[in-house]
Amino acid sequence: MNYENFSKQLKAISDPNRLKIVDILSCGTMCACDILDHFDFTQPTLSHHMKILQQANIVSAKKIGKWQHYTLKDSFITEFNNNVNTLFESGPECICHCQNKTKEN
Amino acid sequence: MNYENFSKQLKAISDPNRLKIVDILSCGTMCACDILDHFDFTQPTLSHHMKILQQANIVSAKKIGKWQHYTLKDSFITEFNNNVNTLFESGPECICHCQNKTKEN
DNA sequence: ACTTCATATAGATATACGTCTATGTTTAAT
DNA sequence: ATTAAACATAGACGTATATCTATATGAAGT
Repeated sequence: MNYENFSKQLKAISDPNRLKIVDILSCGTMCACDILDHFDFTQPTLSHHMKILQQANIVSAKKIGKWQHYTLKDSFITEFNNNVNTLFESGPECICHCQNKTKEN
Repeated sequence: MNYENFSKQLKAISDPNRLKIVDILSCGTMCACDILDHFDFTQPTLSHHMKILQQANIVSAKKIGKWQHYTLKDSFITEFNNNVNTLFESGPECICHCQNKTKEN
């Protein structure tokens, strides 16, 4: 597994506010001003967070008139779930080759 | 869902090196010196990373003789998977109440 | 054309983070 | 007792991050 890639996804959603944004967008597309209603920080701060989520390929944006519509990408959900599964399972491709070695013996 | 709690788990594993440590420990218990073999950084740096993983309730430690044995906690895996599922599903308890509202209409 | 609304960008600032060297602590072996 | 091995702690340093204020951009309405 690619630690750098997965790390970037994790870093992007590890901020509590961006985590909340992802949770909000999991219900469907929403524009910036509606997302902002759920927070206390300023509009430039939201803009900054949305840019990070886009750069991490977590969210896509589509401008309609004055509004930016943000959508949680299905490809991200799929890829993220795959990464989580790979991380926790000790398959044959695992980094430690499942030797379960310790220094007890 | 508790964003602060989930955020702390995510932050703890969002560093690529700690992500690799979790991957290594997903195969079973291992002592610090064996984990260190997989990395280029120094022993104090590993000690620092292990402390963060313990404080986030991701890894448990048990000292046997001179060796610290680290184990990936089952409770973490369970809780983490639950958080991921809750995050991506748009259930009735969702923050946006699934109104799927936009300003298009 | 002018104004207003929605959003983005620039720059500043304070805090958090990852890593290092140096040193301390604890256990085991000689 | 002394030494060595495994690990932890302290402090320093550079970089990244989250937030703010001020300002720019771009689209829509009057």
